[in-house]
Amino acid sequence: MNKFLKEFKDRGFFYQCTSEKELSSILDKEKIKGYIGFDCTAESLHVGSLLQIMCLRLLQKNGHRPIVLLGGGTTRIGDPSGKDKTRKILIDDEIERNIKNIKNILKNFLDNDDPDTKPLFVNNYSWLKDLNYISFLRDIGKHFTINKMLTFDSVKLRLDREQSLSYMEFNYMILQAYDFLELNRKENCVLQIGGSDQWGNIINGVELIKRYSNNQTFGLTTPLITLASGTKMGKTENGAIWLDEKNLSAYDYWQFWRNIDDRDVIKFLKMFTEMEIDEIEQIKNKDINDLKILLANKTTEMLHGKEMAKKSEEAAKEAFSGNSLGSNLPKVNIQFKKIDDKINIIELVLLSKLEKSKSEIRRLIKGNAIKINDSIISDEKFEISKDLFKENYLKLSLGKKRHIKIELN
RNA sequence: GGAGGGGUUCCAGAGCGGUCAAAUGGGGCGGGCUGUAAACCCGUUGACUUCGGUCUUCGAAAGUUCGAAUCUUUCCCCCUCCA
Repeated sequence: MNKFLKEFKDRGFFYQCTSEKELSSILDKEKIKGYIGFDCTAESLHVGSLLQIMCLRLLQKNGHRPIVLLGGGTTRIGDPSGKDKTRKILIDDEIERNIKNIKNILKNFLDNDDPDTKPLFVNNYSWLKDLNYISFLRDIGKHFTINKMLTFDSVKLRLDREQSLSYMEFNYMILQAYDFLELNRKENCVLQIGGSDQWGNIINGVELIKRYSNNQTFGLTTPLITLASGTKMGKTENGAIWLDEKNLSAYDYWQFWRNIDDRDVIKFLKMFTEMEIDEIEQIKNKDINDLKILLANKTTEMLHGKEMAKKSEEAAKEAFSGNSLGSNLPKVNIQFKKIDDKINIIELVLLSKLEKSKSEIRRLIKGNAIKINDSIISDEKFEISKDLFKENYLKLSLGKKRHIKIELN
């Protein structure tokens, strides 16, 4: 089997493939271009997209060239796959801004220097925006049958669940198929990779290209990653695990990986780090907590760099192992004058931005969840005076996992 | 356009004139146990509070009533069937 494909499988990226044997032999013979499309509904990407990013990196590693398709056009339509409801329609400015951000995030993950493998960024709005309806229907639309389209999960699920599906969204799959055709024509792109929910959209593209120009192309899908606990990767209740510093600090990113379910650790080491498979196999019986730290370090390094990973690890050590102040903890500055002589505990937590509801803070106090310098605060009227700040610092903890350092200046 | 069914707190889903800030389940949060895991147990889950209460919520607006998520009217949205 082809080297790329083998590693793709060994790492657990593989779910489904069209004509695997042919793909394997083509990958052996030549360097190809493969593309992944990214939705631009949000201003950033979260870990839910990380597997796709790892696919792009794997392409690069094997000398192939990734094409990153930013769905500036299709985002204006909205992919019905896996969605219960029609998405809200974004305004153009928002989409443009999202595209810019997402592009930067992806650049951060990919090698942009090697001229043979550096990613090619395209925006499908550039070809979708000027499509002529009549000629599109005649050239492209004739290759699709409604009968078949109705059988695709993205459509079927909606109909079965008695949720409305607009004609606009119904066209999404055709547009995505057309994207592939366009990339095949212009860039000789022969492979599309996507999550398993994209399977229908992808084979539509493969088939369209076959009918339209008789070229053979390939589709490859990755499994939907669920956590062992059964929830979908990427979203937690206190927000998504974003892939940029602005939306999620390196420390919190590190914490996310540190807190992965035991059962997922080895799987994620294979998927989300670039450690050799053999190496992972060798260490897999080591202490589970050490492995989690390893996972957190490797993943954080890739996104935020070695230094930030190290700092996060140290901060975690300090936060969880005891009473040191934790010089690497996330820091919040508070103006000297805000705290005249003393400040109420609730006000302090409010200023820290860790919680924004006073009722919630009161509840936390009642539940013994709030600590100052590691001692529990049980009175909501507690006043913090300046002498609780040691060398201008004070450690504030909410529950077991949220710790910050408050600096007075 | 016609007939019917619906819109309830993060989600699902009860309530159908007062005892409703709204059952129950899920999720979240906090505590306990542990290993910053899982499982389990307990608490909590609109906002503000001088902890007595106060204020804002049941698609939107207006009305009936001492009193409305619950009744009436209009409007908006969704679903099913017919055209």
